[in-house]
Amino acid sequence: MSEGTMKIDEVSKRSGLSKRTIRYYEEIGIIPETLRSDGGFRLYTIKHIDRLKRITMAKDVLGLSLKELQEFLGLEDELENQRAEYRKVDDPKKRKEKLADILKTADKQITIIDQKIENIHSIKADLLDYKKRASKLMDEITD
Amino acid sequence: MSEGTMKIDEVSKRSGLSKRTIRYYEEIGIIPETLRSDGGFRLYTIKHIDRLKRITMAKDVLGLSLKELQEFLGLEDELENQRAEYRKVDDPKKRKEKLADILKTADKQITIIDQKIENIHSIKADLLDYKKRASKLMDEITD
DNA sequence: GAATTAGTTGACGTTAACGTTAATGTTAAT
DNA sequence: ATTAACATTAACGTTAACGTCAACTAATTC
Repeated sequence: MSEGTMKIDEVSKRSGLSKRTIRYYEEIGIIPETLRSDGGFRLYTIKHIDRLKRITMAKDVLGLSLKELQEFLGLEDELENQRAEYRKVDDPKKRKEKLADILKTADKQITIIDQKIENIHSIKADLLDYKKRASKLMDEITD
Repeated sequence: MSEGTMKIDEVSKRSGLSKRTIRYYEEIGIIPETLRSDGGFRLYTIKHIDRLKRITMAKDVLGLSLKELQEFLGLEDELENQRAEYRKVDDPKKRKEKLADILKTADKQITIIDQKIENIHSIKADLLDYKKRASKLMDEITD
């Protein structure tokens, strides 16, 4: 077994996702295909776990479908693609366009997130109000 | 038609939910059964629209299933139950218990929400980081 | 009062996001 | 070299949250 790699069972335990879910995410392209052992076992690194955790968090917090998550996660991948080796290959114009695109997408996402933050605070305000009202009602009892 | 009431089509338009969805929410108890016209048409008030909008927001922002939403919405209902007429009916001890329960539930929800707020900010931070990196890459091009 | 238009229930259809099982192959440990 | 423990694909099952008819009734408009 190569150094620093693990099989799906450990990834499952460490990420909190079921093995089925991990394979499913690969199947629909949310995580890239991994390396395989000679026998065909999927081999993962710590980076995979990291990604899975972030996926779970984003899904949970943003309430996104996996399809919507793709776009979100795509940003990360695109940025990765713009590194090192790629820098010299592509022509500057195309690269600039792509980066502008990344910026635009990021801005779009940030706008959506800001909206959600606003909404979530309004929901919290409601809860705090409930508490206040409940407290007041309690006080009235001991009259 | 009674004053200030509307039929499902208008509610659908004003809430942004489909008629099917509105009936479905009633079916599974997310909204209470409404008054009916003599012929059996559902009659809604502005309060229903308000509730539906808040349901949509909470669902959207918190990423809750409808079942999970029930508990959340239950708070509102319980509090409503603790008003006016009910105050004299129930005995103080029971009422106090119930109110304490409401407070406890509210606190629980607030904790969850705070956690989500934290996570969502961390996601936003990631996005801002992507932007920074993309900007930097762009600057490097015009060298 | 006839024809639209909008509402009702009932039931079956759909999609996403996995769970579960079966048949089969791989690794690790004895 | 066997076994036990874990992996793979394939395929069918499940659940939530609706969409979409169909058959029928009520309300509105001309």
